[in-house]
Amino acid sequence: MPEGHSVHRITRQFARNFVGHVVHASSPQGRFAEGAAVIDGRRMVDARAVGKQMFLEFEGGVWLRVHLGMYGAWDFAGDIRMDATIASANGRMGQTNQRGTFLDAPNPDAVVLDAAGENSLTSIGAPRKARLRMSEAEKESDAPEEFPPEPVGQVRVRLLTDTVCADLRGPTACEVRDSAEIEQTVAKLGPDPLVDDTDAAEQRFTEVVRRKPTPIGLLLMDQSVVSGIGNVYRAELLYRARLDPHTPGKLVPEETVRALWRDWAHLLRIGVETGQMMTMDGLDPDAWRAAMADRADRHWVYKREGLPCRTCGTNIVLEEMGARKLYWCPTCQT
DNA sequence: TAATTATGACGAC
DNA sequence: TCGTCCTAATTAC
Repeated sequence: MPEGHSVHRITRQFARNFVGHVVHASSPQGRFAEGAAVIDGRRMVDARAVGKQMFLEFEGGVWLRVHLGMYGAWDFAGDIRMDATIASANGRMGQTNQRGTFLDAPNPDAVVLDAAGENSLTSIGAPRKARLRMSEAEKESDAPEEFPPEPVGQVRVRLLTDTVCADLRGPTACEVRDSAEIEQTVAKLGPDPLVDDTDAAEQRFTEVVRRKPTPIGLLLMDQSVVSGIGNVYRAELLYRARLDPHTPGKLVPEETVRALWRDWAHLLRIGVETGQMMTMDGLDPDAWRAAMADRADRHWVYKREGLPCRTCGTNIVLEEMGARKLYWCPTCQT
């Protein structure tokens, strides 16, 4: 599923292609007919992401809250203004070969985010006729023949401008709310490093973690403690910190908690800028290229159960934590 | 054709 | 801790 980086990227896509435009909204599937009717005909005025939640604001104080859950996805079609990395990576990737994106993705060390973070509206060149699926990964394919395209599958919401179409399917949440309700939702969320890029946010995260007896492996997945981390980033962050996932939050040294926050901020920026969950930055270019070519070989521990730890050779362990699969190295992470 | 899987989250016990 | 909801792609048979 999409972790925080994907949601920020999707939000950027809306900022580039929808904000400022009058939107025609519908629910081809029918399950969001009422909500779509409220939005229909309004101009989108803002697109924001906090953690895994996305908020689209329309004129008149009408907001659409979307959470993609495990397998939600947005499909864009039409004349799409592309993100710089989509333009550089997918533009050459041909059809449905996901490996192409990996091979052409930019060097993470070269990534630069402007101060506005996700509000950077870097677009490369003119809009391009294409179809782009955005979920936990991104896949570009040829543009459909007609515009707007015939809805395929269970499309909960379709948002349409004169030139761009966005279809949402499989969300765990999709609802119309007013600004007060959106504020309440956001207030319940822990800090997101791209939204709250402050010492105060780091401090808040640190204090909350160091107050709780809960295992750090659960705290990192708790969206009220910190926003945007999912099962992949959890495993990788804990490994990068060489931290035992079972350690109670209150027993994790303060400096380690702060380092976790900063590392999350670091990985999230890379993820947003590249569209990849790159958790092994620091590799030399050849090694990185090789790792990106194989999905099962991209991470330190995630989905590597039974394989030797890249550092110490101990077999990576798989266990359940928080009803999710947790991968870790019992030797390195102590 | 069916079973399996997924990078979430919530509510009932 | 368990069941439930959301959907599509992949894998197994």
